[in-house]
Amino acid sequence: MARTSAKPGAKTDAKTPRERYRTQVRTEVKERAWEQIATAGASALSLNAIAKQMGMSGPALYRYFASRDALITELIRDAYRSLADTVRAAFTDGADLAGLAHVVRAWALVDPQRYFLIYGTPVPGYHAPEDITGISNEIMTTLLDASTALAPDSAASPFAAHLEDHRDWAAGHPAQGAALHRALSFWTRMHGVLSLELSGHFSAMGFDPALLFAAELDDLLDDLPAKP
Amino acid sequence: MARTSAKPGAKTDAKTPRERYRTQVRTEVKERAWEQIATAGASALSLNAIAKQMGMSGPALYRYFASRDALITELIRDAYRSLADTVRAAFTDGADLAGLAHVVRAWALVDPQRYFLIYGTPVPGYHAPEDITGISNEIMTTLLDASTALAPDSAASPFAAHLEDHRDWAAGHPAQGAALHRALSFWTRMHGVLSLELSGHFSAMGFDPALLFAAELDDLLDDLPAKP
DNA sequence: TGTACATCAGTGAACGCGCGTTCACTGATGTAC
DNA sequence: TGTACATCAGTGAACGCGCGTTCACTGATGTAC
Repeated sequence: MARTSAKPGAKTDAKTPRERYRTQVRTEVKERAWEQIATAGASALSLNAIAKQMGMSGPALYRYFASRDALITELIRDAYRSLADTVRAAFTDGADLAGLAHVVRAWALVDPQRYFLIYGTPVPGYHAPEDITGISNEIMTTLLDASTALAPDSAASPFAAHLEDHRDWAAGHPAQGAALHRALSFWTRMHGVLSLELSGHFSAMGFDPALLFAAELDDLLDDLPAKP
Repeated sequence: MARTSAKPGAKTDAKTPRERYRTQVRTEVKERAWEQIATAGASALSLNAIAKQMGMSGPALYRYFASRDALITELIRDAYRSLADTVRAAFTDGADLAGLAHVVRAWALVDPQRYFLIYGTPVPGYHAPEDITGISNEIMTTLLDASTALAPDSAASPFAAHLEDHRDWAAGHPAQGAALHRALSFWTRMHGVLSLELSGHFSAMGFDPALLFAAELDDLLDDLPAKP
């Protein structure tokens, strides 16, 4: 049972205790970071506060993250990754657009500030690294897959025609205009309800946000021909 | 042409030079604040920085605003006020729902961060003062007016029925279920598109956000019986 | 119109705070022979 | 198995910064008689 000694630079599945410890600390830092964000918002995130919470000194965290910005960027990436995996898994399990909608809503309700880290108020001047754009594309692809699976091209709207000519964002996906349109409507309608709900704008209004969410979705799907 | 000497506490339209100066400085502080918010986001707003920009010392601003939070709250109130006045004026001028939509979009595009100050990522724990809730109700009332003016009750959705029973937020407005539903859909759809557009999520996608906005609106209005 | 007083704008010094980040150093853990 | 060295985690002191806010004070502006 001798452990294979990992040469430096060699990629092995077997992790040394030190590597294990490293990822463990990094994970805990992120967990604390999410707690802070949930409590006081992303702009209040502080490395020193996290360190204190973990019982270590501030500079120690620089062994694990290059800077505060690097940590935040990684949190954003993780959030995207989690959402992309969630919708992809649901689609693979046979969910249709309506199924995806409820999966997304559940994902957002677990941690509203995580949702806002992706889709909330942008910080002027901040640009996400390219790999994050890639994950964002994965999400779009799943939406397009589900939109395409739902029904063949129906009466194309003028906007669908416009999308046929401006489909770079679809990253080579073969969806037709109507499906492109449907995916975008799906995205913006979900976001419209979810964002206002999570912001608390509905909380004093008395109606059930879940029903509004469902109604917006129904209206999107009702226009479609029935599934074969 | 003797100026009426204003007794302390008496409410007069004639403003003393000092009062004029006060409101002038307060206005300039707010303008600088908006510039800062547009440049670096609301969380970066700093009283000291504003003072420096105006060529005065930091503590001087405390003659005009009780605290940083007081200033921000006033900016939020002004933003709501401006939006409420804008939609109300448009409706009074004869705009229908579609007209309101374009007015709101134009208002948001002028200063995206102002829009986000109202509808963006909430700061956990912050609660707006009551008078702001009132202005928010004004906006909702105008939306309901426009929704009601559009058409009489059409085939009521299940959600419309739910709203008939949960209409406290309508603040006594006599709108029927279908109109209540329409107003909410209008709000959330507009917000869905606008919010993602202003966040820059569409900017690398290639299509025209204005067309998506219009398409979302059209789909909402197409289901309605034609105007008499 | 002139003088005495009250009001108010603005200053500069100061307090206390927490932040991100760097640096030289200690001590523990792992690696090579 | 034992020793010599390299790697790495974590510390404490320090730097420089900007923040919100308070306070005692000066000087200008307005008010009352």
